Amino acid sequence: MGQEGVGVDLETSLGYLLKEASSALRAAMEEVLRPLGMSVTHYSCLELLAQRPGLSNSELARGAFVTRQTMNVLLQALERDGYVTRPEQAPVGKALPTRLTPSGRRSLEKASAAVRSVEARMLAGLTGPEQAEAFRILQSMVRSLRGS
Amino acid sequence: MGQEGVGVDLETSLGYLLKEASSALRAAMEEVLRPLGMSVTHYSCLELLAQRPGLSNSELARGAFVTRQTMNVLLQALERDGYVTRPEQAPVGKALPTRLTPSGRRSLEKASAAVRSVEARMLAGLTGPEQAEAFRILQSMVRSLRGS
DNA sequence: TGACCCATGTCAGCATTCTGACATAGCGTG
DNA sequence: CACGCTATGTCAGAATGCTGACATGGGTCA
Repeated sequence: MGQEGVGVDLETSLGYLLKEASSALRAAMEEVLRPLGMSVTHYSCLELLAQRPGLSNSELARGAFVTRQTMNVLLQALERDGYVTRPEQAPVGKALPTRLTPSGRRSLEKASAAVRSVEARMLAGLTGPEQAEAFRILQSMVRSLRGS
Repeated sequence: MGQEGVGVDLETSLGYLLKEASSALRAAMEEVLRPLGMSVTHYSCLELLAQRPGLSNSELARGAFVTRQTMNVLLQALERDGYVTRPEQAPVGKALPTRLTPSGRRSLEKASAAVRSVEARMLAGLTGPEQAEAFRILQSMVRSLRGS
């Protein structure tokens, strides 16, 4: 199982570990959201709208890290099911500001609590300063990756 | 844009930031792998095989964070294209140990260099101790999420 | 004003990944 | 030995997300 000195070395690669952590988080979220009949992307969209009402389809897509085509499909389903509303006509440009309906807000509440408990579990073994350090480091990684 | 005190608060959520970082890393990897005609999963599989020759389909799936069905589809394509080989019959049980062909090893070399450069860029703004701390923290997160 | 560029919403088709299901091999336990 | 339990490989179908393409709205600049 030795290292021939030329590979990326998965055992010590921060990139691999980052993917592993993200994958574990996603799996844990799916596990608690499934009983609520909600997917991660589904939840992400509602959470974004709760915190930033009036976001457009494209803005939601960027916030949930999917393409605007993918988010559009999701939004049409959410609109059909009565969780969100969009005006018929754009108040300015083509962007349609989206808002949660009371039903959507209600549906989000349970999901949000479930996701918060997952995040709490993830951070259980870490001190406050460690969490702050992690935040700073992850932000640096994002900035470096986007920069170029 | 205020916080009503009940949400997850995307601006300060480590979970959200983790997804953001992972998404940025994946995008950066796709960008450098695309010119080589290789996807991230594709690369992950070859890299795993380079470092741990003889891994089975299921083991590769776990290492690349996909289902064994997904990995099976990929392996069949890689085998058809001559990048990997699997014995006709399992030496023990049903597990088929997979190995890189010279062609697969050659194909991996460029990709591995490209991915290493992406990882280096990601870590550019971080000191050695910071990277070590990040490693420790991410491992703790994975352990906590898997534990329950 | 008109040409150009960029962002947006949306449709269609394709790729990737997942869930469900089945058969089989090894392993432990009664 | 016979029975369960688990892990594995594999096929089929469904869900999910992406790329490509097009039309439209708004801003910039000559």
